[in-house]
Amino acid sequence: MKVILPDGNELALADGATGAEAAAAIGPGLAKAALAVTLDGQIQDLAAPLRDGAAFGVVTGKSDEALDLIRHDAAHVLASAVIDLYPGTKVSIGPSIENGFYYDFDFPEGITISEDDLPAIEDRMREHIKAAESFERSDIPVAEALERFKALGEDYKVELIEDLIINESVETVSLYRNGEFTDLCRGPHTPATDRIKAIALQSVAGAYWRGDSTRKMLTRIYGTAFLSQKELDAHLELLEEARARDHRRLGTQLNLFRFSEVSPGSAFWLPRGTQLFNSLVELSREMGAPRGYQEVKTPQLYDAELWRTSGHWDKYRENMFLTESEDRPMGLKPMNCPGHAHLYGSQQWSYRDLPVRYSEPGLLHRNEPSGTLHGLLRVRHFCQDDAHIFCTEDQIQSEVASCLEFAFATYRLFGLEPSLELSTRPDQRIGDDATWDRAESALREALDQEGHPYTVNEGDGAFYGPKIDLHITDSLGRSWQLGTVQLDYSMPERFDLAYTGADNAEHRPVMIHRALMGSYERFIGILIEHYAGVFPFWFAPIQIAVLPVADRHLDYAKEVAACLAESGLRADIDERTESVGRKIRDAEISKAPVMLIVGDREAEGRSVSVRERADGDLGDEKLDALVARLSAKAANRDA
RNA sequence: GCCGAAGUAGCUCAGCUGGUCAGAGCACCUGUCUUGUAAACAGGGGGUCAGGGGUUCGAAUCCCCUCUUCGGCUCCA
Repeated sequence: MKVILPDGNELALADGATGAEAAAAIGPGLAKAALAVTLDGQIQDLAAPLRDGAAFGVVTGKSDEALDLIRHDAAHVLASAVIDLYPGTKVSIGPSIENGFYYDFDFPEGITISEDDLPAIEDRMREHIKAAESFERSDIPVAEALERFKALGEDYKVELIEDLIINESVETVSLYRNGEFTDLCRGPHTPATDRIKAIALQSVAGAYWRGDSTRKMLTRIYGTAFLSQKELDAHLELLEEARARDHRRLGTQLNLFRFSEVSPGSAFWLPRGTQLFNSLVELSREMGAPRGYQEVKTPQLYDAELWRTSGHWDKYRENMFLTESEDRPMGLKPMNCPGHAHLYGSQQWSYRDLPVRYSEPGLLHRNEPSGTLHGLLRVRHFCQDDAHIFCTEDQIQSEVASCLEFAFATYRLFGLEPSLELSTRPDQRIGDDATWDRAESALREALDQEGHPYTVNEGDGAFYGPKIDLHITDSLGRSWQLGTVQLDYSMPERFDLAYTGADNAEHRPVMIHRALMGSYERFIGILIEHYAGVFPFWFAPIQIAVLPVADRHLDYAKEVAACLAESGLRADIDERTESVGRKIRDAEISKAPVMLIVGDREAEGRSVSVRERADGDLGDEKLDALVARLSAKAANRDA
């Protein structure tokens, strides 16, 4: 038989030859470096037989697949070590994931694992790695596998096999053994545990079996593995750096906001944070006006009747803050749409008026479960850059397209590159298929028109309509939804919204729900991490630090600051009697983009000595010229 | 909400197995210095050790409850 090498040449082999033999036939160095092979693009074990005529490749430490492979190996090694140290532990699943791997265990009654136990587990893993246990695959009939895992009391594996039988009609399953430990596993694996060159266990967490909160909570151990200690160290260092840009840490350091036990999940915005917040609200207004948005203001508190109409009373009450007044049950709004729908419905509309675009920086309260709160990224009180567009079905596509244009124009200002997701009709939904067809294709066409790549989440849409979400990752790579554009056929129905058409008949408008930044809180949290606290000039809460050389220069410093303020620039004077070096250092730490040192020379010549955070000492500049230059810089948000 | 961990001065943290354990650095205040591109020097004030209960001769330290936070899971209409 023969296989086709990546360079197109053929390699002749004995019938039934394995990947390992093929690699050896190419060269001893390659045979040694080989971790697995690819056959027609599919990765498989070195020990597995090859197929005649297939495209063949060798996976080595340099291949993209290598980390995935050894991390999956490492998950098995973790399970081996855990079973050694905690006999009676049941295993479930342990995949490789982005940046590492995990394994979910059900520890015996009375045993709890904490991060203090990880070093001992790691040590044990290293013994398994050092022992260079080979991964041996065996394919056995499902009946035999079931019997085997039942005998071992491995209930989770039994359930997995049963599901494989039901869902995929499998007749055999594959097992992998390393040392004493045998796991149900699809593979592939490297030849032996010593291919893992560096490991680190990172954290312990709870995770529901099969991600189902009604089922048992297992103990998940997270770790990572690399092909060299050096790469592992570099990765861990990167994580450390990422933690330094955590918005919660920077928010405190830069005096942007605080959190307090007196109002969990709600930020207390300090003046500098409020400045950021207001800048964004202003940005939304400035960009919204020419795009036809009209700002409205709606109440915080509504009679339960409104929530019954909107459907929130039935579906969302658990997450609402409720109260009552004179025996009327009331609820704080968790979203703006019912208010906007009500406002639309309180007026008379002609088709000539549509689309109507109501925007509102709406304050919302959602009683999120305590365990889900996360700095500014998941809060109980927040403000959305919200808007609702009431339009005809014909207008959907162009409205959605302009929402996307608006979103990308906004994101571009900050250098953010969101990933887009289109979520389509769920099983539980309202409306007929023809309507969903039109709605989904309107969204698709809008996406295509803007030319952005997107992924499709089949069945992940809201029950009332499909949606487009914009996601951004935080400093640690966790994905957060910022913007959303949702089509809503339900709310207009529930609120009995209408407009009069050209045919003089009543028609139902479609509602587009859109928030582009998502919430100002979350957006600021992401921006802090994106910039590591070093905001662009136009956005920085304090744009200019004025640093008088000595006390006698205070008057001139104030004059300078007044000139800047008059042009709408945000300057702060360091009035302390400290050395210039000290004032510069503190201004650097506060991340002020521009520093102006003023002393005798400057006061004399009505100039300033300019130092920019990014570029250092730039020398002398006349005050008038500086004000003009910086005003232009602030006005130009792209800079 | 669930699993695990943590909560000590404004911030970052040290206080191991209960007995000068209420500490350090930064910040703050006062004084001296009047400073020229990343930290002047000296002194000082500040904590019901998250809150509540318990064990003990004695608790920041051990136990229980509550709250909050952190890492995940579920959830995010």
